[in-house]
Amino acid sequence: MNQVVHQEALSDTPETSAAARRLAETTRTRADILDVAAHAFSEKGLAGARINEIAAATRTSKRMIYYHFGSKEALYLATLEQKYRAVRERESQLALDHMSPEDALRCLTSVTFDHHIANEDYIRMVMSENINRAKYLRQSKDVQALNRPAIHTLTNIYQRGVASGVFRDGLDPADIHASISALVFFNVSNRHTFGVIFSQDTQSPAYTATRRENIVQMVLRYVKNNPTN
Amino acid sequence: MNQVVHQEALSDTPETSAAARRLAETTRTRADILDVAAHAFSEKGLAGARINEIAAATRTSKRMIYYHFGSKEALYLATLEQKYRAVRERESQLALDHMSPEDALRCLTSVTFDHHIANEDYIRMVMSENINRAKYLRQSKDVQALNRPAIHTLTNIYQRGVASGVFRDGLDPADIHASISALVFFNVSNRHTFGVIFSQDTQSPAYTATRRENIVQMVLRYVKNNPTN
DNA sequence: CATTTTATGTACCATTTGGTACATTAAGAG
DNA sequence: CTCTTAATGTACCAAATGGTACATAAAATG
Repeated sequence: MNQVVHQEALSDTPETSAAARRLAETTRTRADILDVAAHAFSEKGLAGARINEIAAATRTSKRMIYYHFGSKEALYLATLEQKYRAVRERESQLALDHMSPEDALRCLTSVTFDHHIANEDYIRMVMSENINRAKYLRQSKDVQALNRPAIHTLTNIYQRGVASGVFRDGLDPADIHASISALVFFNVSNRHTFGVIFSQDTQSPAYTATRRENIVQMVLRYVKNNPTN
Repeated sequence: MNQVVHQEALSDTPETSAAARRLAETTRTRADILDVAAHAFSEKGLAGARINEIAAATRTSKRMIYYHFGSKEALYLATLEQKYRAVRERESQLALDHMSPEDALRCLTSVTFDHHIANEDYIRMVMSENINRAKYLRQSKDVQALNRPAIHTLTNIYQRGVASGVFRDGLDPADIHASISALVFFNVSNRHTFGVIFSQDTQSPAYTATRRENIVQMVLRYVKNNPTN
């Protein structure tokens, strides 16, 4: 009795109260399911992934997946949103304001390139979602807001460059963004078919380094007023 | 009797003999299945497409799909090869030798851009195959040979351009090809997610025209010695 | 004509799949 | 301490799915 009371008193701090511990546990369970599911959906797509397999890879059960998420599609949507959020959050931690416009653009492109390589799961989910014609992404409410900073950052760099005369005027930052995205996304998304078709190891450090540099060059030459070789 | 003999005599020409007609019919059946399957796989991927649905959309039966192709995966592979073949064949019909290197590159990029837009099925199958990590494309024997002309054409244009001084030296045609592919492929493959994220109609004529011109510009400025605005 | 091969319809099957009914435990609320 | 609510285990299910066994018609072959 005494002991029990003592334990209760000890654990009754805000962080470790029974309620808090329970909530934390539930959150952990949901996060666990989301992680496993994200990987499964990224690996095989919505149709290819199996709820049974996802459940087996979780530390909880299929029953709990349906308890927490309701359906396979809802689970898929949840993973999709989570991936977008995670990727965009990490992206917005770049400090480019102190750089010259040219260096900033070079850095942004290069980092975005590496960032895509490091997030294959995300890329595969975007591919999968395009095969779905964005059916599920469309249901997400805050995905537009999540992506606004990306355009904003680029607009900032571009306008500074135009003002200082290194960048040519009249370009659309959204279009530059589209081109950068295309170049770096494709480099990861299509590396398998590309590798087979051209018998190249599209994941070797050598290929990657060359490709990165060429993409940076391409972007810079597109934007700069007087590109010199 | 007489009539029967007469008919046989009439139809016994090389083109319309019973055997030829039968072969033609079989070929037509296989082609029908391939077309329906290609569309289904392009629409939903290997895992998402349903053999029963494919069969229902055919003028023959599920039984015949297995008779002719053996399995769902084999059917998928057959459609994959067919799409690659069809697309590459149409691509190699471009006559660019009589153009100046700059015009040829402009034309090649622009036509490739339009060609991708016109072949969404193909694009979707390539995406699907990249989600499969090229598991099936890898099994195709002549897919490399099919794609060699693409690089060859570009190499030709590039070397002529370097020789005449309009293109800068030291670039890798394979890399230029990768960039062109990335820009035009992404424009179709990711238009759904891109459209949702940036609230744009990525299929409108206006957007398409702008995007085409910007991509052409980007490629030309990357390759040319002295790009002027 | 006899026989073998190609082509096809019908009906069926084992397995897998997403999803649930039911019971139960544990914890918070009053 | 009772009652409600959140969480979870077990066992199960109807439907769908890829695939096949069997019979057979039609045509090619000899």
